[in-house]
Amino acid sequence: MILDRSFFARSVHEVAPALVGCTLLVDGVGGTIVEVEAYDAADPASHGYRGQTPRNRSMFGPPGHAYVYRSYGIHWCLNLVCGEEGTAEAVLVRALEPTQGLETMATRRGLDDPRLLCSGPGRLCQALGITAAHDGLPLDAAPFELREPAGEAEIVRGTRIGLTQAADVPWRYALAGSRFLSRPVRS
DNA sequence: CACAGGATATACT
DNA sequence: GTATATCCTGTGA
Repeated sequence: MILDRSFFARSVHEVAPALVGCTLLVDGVGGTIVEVEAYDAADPASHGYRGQTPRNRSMFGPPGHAYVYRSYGIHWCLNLVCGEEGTAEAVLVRALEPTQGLETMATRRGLDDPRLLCSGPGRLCQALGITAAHDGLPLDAAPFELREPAGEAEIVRGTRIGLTQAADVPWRYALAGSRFLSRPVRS
């Protein structure tokens, strides 16, 4: 089942756990989502918290689209816009278990250890070739491909990574027991 | 484990 | 204008 806009047109706190276990591909390269974080409009750690800027414009656009931003001046990070248009809710995709296009990802990343290909938001963008060119693109059309998992995924909740604001809310969701997380889950 | 690397935004002078 | 913080990663101690 392909995830369409209606999947994302609800609270980010429903969408985030539902995304764990889904398959994410860009031009046929990618894998299973094993780690995400939720950000909503009332969240001081969210880019949308202080209103719209040129950088976070697509976070305020319609759900079911990508919001790609540059982090620490170096890395790209991929977010999936949720909620209703203008609510500025999004899921940060933090880690994948690589399953398709391993060779392409290894070339882009300059290494071939599968555990280091997509275990972190900046890493997975480099492995999938995600850049500002993907900002604002719909997730239900090429080059993106997003599919629901075959079975039920067992999910663990924890606190988010790298924050000083709202560091205590458990809005990080991960696939239980996955070896491909960016960091162990802390609750 | 420490720290450089350096875009974007905000909060000051 | 300058300073500080940030949804991070690679490298070298």
